[in-house]
Amino acid sequence: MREVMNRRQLTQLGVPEYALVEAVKAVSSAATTHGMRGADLKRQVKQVVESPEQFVEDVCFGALAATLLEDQTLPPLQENVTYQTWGSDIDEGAHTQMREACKLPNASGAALMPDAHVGYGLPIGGVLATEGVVVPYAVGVDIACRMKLSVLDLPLDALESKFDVCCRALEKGTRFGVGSTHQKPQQHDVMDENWNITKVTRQSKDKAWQQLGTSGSGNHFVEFGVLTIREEDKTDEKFSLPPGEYVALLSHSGSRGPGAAVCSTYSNIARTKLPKKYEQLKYLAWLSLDSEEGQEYWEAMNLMGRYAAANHEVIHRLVSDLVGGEIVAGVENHHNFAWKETHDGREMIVHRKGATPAGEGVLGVIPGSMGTPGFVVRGKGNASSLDSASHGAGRCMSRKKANDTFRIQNTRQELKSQGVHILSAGSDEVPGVYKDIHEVMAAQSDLVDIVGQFDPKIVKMCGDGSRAED
DNA sequence: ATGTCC
Repeated sequence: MREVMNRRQLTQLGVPEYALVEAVKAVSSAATTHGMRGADLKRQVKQVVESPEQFVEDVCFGALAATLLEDQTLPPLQENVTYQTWGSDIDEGAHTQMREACKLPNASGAALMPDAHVGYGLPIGGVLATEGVVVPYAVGVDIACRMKLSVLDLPLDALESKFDVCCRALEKGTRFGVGSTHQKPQQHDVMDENWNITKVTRQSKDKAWQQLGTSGSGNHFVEFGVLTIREEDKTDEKFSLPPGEYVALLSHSGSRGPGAAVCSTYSNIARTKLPKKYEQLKYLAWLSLDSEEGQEYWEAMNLMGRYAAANHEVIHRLVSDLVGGEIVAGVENHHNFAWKETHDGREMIVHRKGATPAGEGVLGVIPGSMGTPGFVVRGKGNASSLDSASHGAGRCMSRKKANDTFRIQNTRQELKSQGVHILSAGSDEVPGVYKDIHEVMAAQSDLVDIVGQFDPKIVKMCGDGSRAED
């Protein structure tokens, strides 16, 4: 059936986008019921938009009036929140997503890191501060995805003299792949916590136990490498190693299946509750921290934070035991998480989705790639970045294009001559798919100081296909 | 990134 009035005409009459569906129904109904057409119909629509309270009982325009009334009381999209960007070569899609995020009614600040690229809702490398609400997709699917570096008491030549032991430790100490589990469930205090705080965490507890100490897929890894502290690096009292070279273990993993379940559960709830007025922000749907669902998400997110930390702890315990080394120093941080912080004297929820906390004196780890260095960093507390830095080099090639362009077998040969041994990895994770980490670090020299450099030597990642290993 | 799968 031909529309009595199209969306463009209705928009010209002042109907907001979120009410267009109801408006189309209303004019169609008025045309059918009252034979209303042309100028009369336009005048009627204008009146409903101007004074919806007078039309709540109207047979044809009641639903439109109710939609307008319900959403009139809600705060408007914001136009005044802006964000600073670090680095260059950031795709326009990430900027588009960031501009949309700044429109959130409760947004209070934002920043874009130099490794930014398009994500779901908020870009990876996006920082978003809000007041009173939490945005599940501004935390991300892999809640509490994080880095952990441990310095071991092994002599530097152990990576060569005990090469086979090191390889075996990485192969046996963790598991890779979607759905991967440890054959023998591992122990950690986090499993004694109360997982009944929400339905989804209660239902995920068994899976969490099976996946404790696993690494998943994608860009996750566990690797041995050499940590170099140079004379000119900034020393830090919390990480006070004398200049020199050390054997270190670096891992990148998160909250695995349970975190993904928490994210999907609460982002779906948030989206269902989102008023039509904010339809354009559906992938950034939020939950009030005063609501039951918001509090549940907050509690579940924090449990996933402790679970992800435990996951790394188990990996490091198993791998260091297998290689026969003691952990003598370490650094770790979440880079997909939300924190309650005070900025400009106001309490805010700061979401960092692929961004490293970089408050003044805060230590963190920013990895490069399997063939390029990562860095132990110390935050400078730059207020315009909301105390944040990048969480890596940032992809510069999509996974699909990377899989069409590179073969991990070729990269393995190339890296071997550079002294890097790849046990397994996906073709979409080779160094060429990432930006130059040195340029990315240079672009954020006002956000972090470099405390040490980590050069990968033996790398274990999920192989092509991302299926769980046997 | 994940697997509670459409």
